Amino acid sequence: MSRSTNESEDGQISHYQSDSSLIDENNGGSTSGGHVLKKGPWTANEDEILRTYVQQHGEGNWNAVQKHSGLSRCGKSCRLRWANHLRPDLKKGAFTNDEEDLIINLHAQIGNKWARMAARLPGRTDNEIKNYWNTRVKRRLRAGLPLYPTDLCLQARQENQGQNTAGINCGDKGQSDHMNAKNHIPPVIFNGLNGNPDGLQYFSELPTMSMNSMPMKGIVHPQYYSYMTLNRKKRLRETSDDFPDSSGCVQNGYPLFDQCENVNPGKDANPWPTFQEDLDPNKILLPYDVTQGSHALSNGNSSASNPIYGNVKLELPSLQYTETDLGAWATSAPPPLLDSVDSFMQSPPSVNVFEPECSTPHNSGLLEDLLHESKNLSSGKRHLSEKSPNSSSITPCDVVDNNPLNFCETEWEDYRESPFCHSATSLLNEPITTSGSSLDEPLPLNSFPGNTVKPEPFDADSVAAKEIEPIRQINFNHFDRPDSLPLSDWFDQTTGYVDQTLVNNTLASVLGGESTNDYKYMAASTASLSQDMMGFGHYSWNAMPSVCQLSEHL
DNA sequence: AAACGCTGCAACCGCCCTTCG
DNA sequence: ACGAAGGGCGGTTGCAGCGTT
Repeated sequence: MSRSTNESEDGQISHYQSDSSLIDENNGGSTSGGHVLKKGPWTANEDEILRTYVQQHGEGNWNAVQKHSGLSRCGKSCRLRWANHLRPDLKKGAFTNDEEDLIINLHAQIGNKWARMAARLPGRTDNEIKNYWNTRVKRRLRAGLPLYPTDLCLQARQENQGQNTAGINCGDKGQSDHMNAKNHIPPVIFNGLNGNPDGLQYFSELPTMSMNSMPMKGIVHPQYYSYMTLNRKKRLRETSDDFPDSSGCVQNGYPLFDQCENVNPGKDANPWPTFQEDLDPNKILLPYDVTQGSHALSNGNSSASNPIYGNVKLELPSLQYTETDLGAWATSAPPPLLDSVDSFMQSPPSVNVFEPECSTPHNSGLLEDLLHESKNLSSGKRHLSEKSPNSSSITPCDVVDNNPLNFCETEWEDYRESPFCHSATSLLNEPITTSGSSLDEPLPLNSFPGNTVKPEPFDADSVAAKEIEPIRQINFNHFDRPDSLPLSDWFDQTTGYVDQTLVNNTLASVLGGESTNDYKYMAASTASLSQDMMGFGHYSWNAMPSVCQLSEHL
């Protein structure tokens, strides 16, 4: 960043600085004991006063600064100024690759604990890290890339297996010296919220409209948590523990890697909390404010007909909306909600989280990996395109069978080296067709809002260990079915949930009459279904095909 | 070349929580 | 128990740089 700052190391010349007065009437300010406390940018003079004061009196007792130094700033402002700008040990400049990696790792471990991250990054402030992360989130969401490198996911998994915990500890054990046994990343999964009200934190982060009109069950991937938290009068606070307890529920919005595991079936007859009964009024969010957002993120790429809601300043990725619009939904009477939610969540987390990028030589977190991953994605699309030049007419059954155009199987072969990393989710990143616009294509089943699909227990660990070899992958394309139902019919009008029977029947249909009981379909697939049924995953973000990977039922 | 819009970033603000006296 | 101070974090704002028109 070449932008000049008002704490430029030597000159202390602020581009905000307008004069030497300590009180800028234009900046407004509060009063303290009849004293007008200045707000706004700090001037070089103020910095110098504060610096001198700290040198003489040390840090702390910030409210005394005003008394002793005449600085017309509140104590907190002084503290922040010192901590974020004036501290002599602050490191300036861009984050190094190591720092970026560390941030990613740390965020994977502890979520939005900026201060704790800063403690691990000497010379860096929490605010700096937060800004970096938010920028990263913004970039990667825009690019349709996962926030976390898949290698991190795999690493976490490996370590996780060794620890016999459901949580995740994404490498860098040395970083975890402060983390005791409870400090494991929650094994969050879509139904990992089983019966634990804490899990509802995520739900509570969701827009009111969504909660009111749509069943949302373990959908919001904490990967996006920091970015999709909503404006609210009363921010939810974390529970006392930094990490969830062994119940495996989400707390604190920690990132989830193990979406495919810890399905944790049977823990509760109905582990999927219902919003109707679980909503905490205190947690209900204000409806999104369309006008919010400081930056004009709703640029031309955004669907003008789909306002940006709330603070979720997501941009539609270039690979979306460029060729089609949400009119695709018109073919199936989309729930009105979706129009509102699509801006909320553009990318199906489960997809992204497992997006293959293991080959990324180095994930710097930003531009380089964006380029790299975009390249991978595009190459993957080309790969697919070459294989199925006319796949738009392929029916699900076509795909199921040993059709040469069955990209699923082919892709599976390609990624066989890492079944977990490249299982359903990797495929989900590949377009099901080659039209170049997923939204041109019939919407996949797993793009529908709602979620009651409760997959069979899926042992992702086993799959990861190749104990289960997925034997089938099917496209699960609702619209290709002659008896396709209106979108609304996928929902049980009573419960508002997706009709599990329909899902299974469709699956069975695709399987040609085979019993779905013969298979486990991967949780990831269902997870995607879940997410998209929430409306957050967006319909075809990332040109996501509907793929169910089937493995032999154990 | 100028205008415009978008993006990234730095920095501040406000709310809330925790700690401490 | 209460209030003040400190601290954490999400949200917001404003500017510079850059690309596009």
